[in-house]
Amino acid sequence: MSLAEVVRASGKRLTVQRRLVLDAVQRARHHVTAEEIARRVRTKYPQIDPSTVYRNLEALEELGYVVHTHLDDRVTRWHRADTHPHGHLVCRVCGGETEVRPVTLAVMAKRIRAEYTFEPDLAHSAIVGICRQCRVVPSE
Amino acid sequence: MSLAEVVRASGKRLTVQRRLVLDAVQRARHHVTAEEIARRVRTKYPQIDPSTVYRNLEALEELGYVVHTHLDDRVTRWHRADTHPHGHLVCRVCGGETEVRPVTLAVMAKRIRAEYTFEPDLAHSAIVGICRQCRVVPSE
DNA sequence: GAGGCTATCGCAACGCGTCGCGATAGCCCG
DNA sequence: CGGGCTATCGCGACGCGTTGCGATAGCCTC
Repeated sequence: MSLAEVVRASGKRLTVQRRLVLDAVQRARHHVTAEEIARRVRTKYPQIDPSTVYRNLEALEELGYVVHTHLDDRVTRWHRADTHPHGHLVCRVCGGETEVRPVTLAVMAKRIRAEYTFEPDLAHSAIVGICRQCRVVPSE
Repeated sequence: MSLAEVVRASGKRLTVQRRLVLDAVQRARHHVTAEEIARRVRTKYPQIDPSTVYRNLEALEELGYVVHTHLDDRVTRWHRADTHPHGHLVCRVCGGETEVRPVTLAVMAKRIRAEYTFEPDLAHSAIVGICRQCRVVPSE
């Protein structure tokens, strides 16, 4: 099904703004913030309102085109849904980010599924903690 | 060391507001929001400002007295640091919460440690996903 | 107990994100 | 193609949380 068909089949509408928001997410290299998306869209459609961006991201997520994740405690980040799934380790000291291979997530997910009959989305939120470099406290 | 000693040893000060914020978190049954803490404090100290509550929660977390976690995507929740550590499963459909036993977290943490030399805090953010009840889509 | 240093306070403003509202514009049907 | 239904839009207001600033008050020293 084409984008137009998927959108209409869900009872939603394919507006100019919606098309531009999706386009901005798909063109982005990695996880982008809503503000970055808004800036991109504004180059072609200057009058777009931030709330419109948020509402469209939400709608596009419902339709399965985009996904949001939480890396640090602050800003929400968005990316296209058709990339390979992976998790994130974020160091609470230095802020460094490391990708977690899908295999690792799969093993962890299996355990949660077996023990709690719960299907986890381990890529949704980053796992915070302390990285190798920050682990040993340097003596002053 | 007493609270007063710990606070002063860190170069911080033990203000009335700080004492009341800590007291509110310690008296709370479970995970409470900053707003709930503010309301509690206000019964004894009506003029306290929300920003003072946030800054004190941050200071008390640095000192190891309180901890914050993220259950849903929205509000931050706080609890005393000396409770038994556990994780949370949150269903993205019904919002239901389930506790994750420390053993499960420990096994998952061990894997992350071994593979990435990263010390994860798996209790910091809830694991979102889909619970048993919401898993099967009812045929309409 | 008084004086001085400065952490902390209350306040105001801001940032990210959500929500309610009247106006606009997709989409469907004849 | 024109008319009607209503999803979506832009706008303004709000909520949670952070930040900068001048005033206040812990804490230390004498």
